[in-house]
Amino acid sequence: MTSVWTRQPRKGKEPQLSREQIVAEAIRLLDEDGIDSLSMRNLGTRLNAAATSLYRHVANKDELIELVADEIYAEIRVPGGEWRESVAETARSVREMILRHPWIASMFGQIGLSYLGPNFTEMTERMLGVLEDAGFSLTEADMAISTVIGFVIGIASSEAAWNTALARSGKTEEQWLAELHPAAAQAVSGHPRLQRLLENTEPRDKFTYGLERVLDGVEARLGQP
Amino acid sequence: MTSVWTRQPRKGKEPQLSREQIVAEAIRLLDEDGIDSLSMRNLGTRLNAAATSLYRHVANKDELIELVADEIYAEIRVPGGEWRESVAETARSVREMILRHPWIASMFGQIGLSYLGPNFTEMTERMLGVLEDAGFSLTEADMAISTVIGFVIGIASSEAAWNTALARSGKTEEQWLAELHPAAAQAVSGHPRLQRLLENTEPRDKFTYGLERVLDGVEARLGQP
DNA sequence: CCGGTGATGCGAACACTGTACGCAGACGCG
DNA sequence: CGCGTCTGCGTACAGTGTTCGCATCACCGG
Repeated sequence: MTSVWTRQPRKGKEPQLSREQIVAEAIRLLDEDGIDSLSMRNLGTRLNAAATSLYRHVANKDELIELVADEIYAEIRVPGGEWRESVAETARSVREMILRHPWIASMFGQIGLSYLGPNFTEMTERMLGVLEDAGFSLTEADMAISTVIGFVIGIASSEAAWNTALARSGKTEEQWLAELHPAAAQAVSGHPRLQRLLENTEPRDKFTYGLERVLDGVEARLGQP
Repeated sequence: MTSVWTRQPRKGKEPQLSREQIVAEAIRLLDEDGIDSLSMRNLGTRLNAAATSLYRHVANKDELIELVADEIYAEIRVPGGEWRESVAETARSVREMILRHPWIASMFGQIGLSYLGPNFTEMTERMLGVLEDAGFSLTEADMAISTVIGFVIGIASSEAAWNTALARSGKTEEQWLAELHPAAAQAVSGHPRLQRLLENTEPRDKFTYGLERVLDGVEARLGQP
């Protein structure tokens, strides 16, 4: 089959294939080319391998996605110290992670939060510690974390989706907004408040505003049973 | 080509094809068989049509998805009246919508909130009204809505993802949990707080807990500028 | 009534996708 | 040396979104 000439040039050449390497390259591919470009053949090519070779290290594409997700969860930092600042910093960190890897937004609906991955469990454990030290019961700490993280995921996914659409369009944000303006204007016609909102161009940082509200709400529970 | 016999049996037969009909059938297909089963050929079959016929009424699959999303946004109810109860009811309504159509969770990352669809704009306009009447400025009302809706989307997507995985497994929840238990136990080993949490089986309603916290945080802003 | 026009459905085709299978070569151990 | 296990890969299959050109229809002006 394969000619004798093209035989075994790949001896110690490169690191061959390993699960870690595959996951790392998948993340690079996702960051550079977006989620639609993640195919086994594509990924294989970048690793100088055939698509089917990947299956020796990864059960299937879904498993690869779970691995990829947990891998980027490692970027989340949970500082210690005073609880409110610690949780706020974690929240910012999660948001930044999502904006750095916007394709993760498309995966939340499939994998939820991939509760069993080591990096995610590690993060949760640390946050639980911070809140318990602050005086929350364990179950309340758990619910508080879900509240904050739920908020962050919801908001940041929205931002990420916008960024992805923008990037795919290939235009600058101003250009893109300008082109969308007629459609937007027509969409809000008959909705006076949305109309006012569309015209009002003062910057609004929904994330930090919302985060403060959520933390206020959680903080109010501190005295209670 | 086509034999003379199979000619024109489709005169007044059925409503032919229309955009509304396609969208409605797509939702039915998604609810019954899940997001992986949504293919143009599949959808066409259910409408007694060929896959390619759908393209006369819908530009492409992405557009179909946007239409489908906005269509189910119509299920969200925004009651009037006292602001806090109104917003809470809207939040519950959004959550129920997501749990009724769990596949929508997989779409948020792609389409964001599909800001331009008529049903979504309608819902936003009404919520803005409720909050403005309560004394919030327009821009603050906007940010408050994003906070609440962001939270709901984040939490409910997580729930939806779990439900989808459960449904796909075809087992009962107890059975599924039992099978997962070894893996879960191993995942939390070395994490004492998660371990305690895993053993503690008292029911926790993260959604209503979190919703109250978020609303508390928003409410605290009412006196301020 | 006739001819033309625009809308609609569809079969075939193309470039891709995830993945099952079986073979070929490399490596470690007796 | 021989053997078994591991790893990469070529092939193949069923399925995907979408384009294109053709056939058919409803309608409308002359």
